[in-house]
Amino acid sequence: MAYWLFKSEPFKWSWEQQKARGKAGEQWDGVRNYQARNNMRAMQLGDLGFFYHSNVGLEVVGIVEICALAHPDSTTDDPRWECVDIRAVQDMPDPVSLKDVKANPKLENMALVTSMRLSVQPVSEAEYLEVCRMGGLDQPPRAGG
DNA sequence: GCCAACGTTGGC
DNA sequence: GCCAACGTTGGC
Repeated sequence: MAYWLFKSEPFKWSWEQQKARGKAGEQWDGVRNYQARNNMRAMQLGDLGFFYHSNVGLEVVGIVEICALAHPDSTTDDPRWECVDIRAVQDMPDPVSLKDVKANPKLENMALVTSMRLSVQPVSEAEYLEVCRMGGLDQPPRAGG
């Protein structure tokens, strides 16, 4: 079981829209980067991830769960590109900003800081727990239930 | 809106 | 297989 982070520009696909899809979830389509795709291929059902608003907001706003393994991306005919489905699990009570992440020495190696442009990133368990703590989640959901 | 970082493409 | 040109991402 593992943890991840998904970036989305809120004017393209926001946390509110993601939550509106409920348990059915939504495919995380449109990724055209090999590293991001490879991360999605490595995801398992029940893995959790952060939902991050890039460009506007610049904060972790919620937690999502992987609800479908990597499958062809329906927005392209190019067989190279795949995507998983994710569904909203819960809000971050206190959204954690990029600034806060950068200011926390425990998170200095987080991909959000070191691989700024990667849109689908791995998150270590320690990083996951620390960001949840900063976001006001004392009892964060754990991957795999 | 700017521009740095960085991934991809294509000529050689 | 190198590397310059180009396109995109995303913080500022």
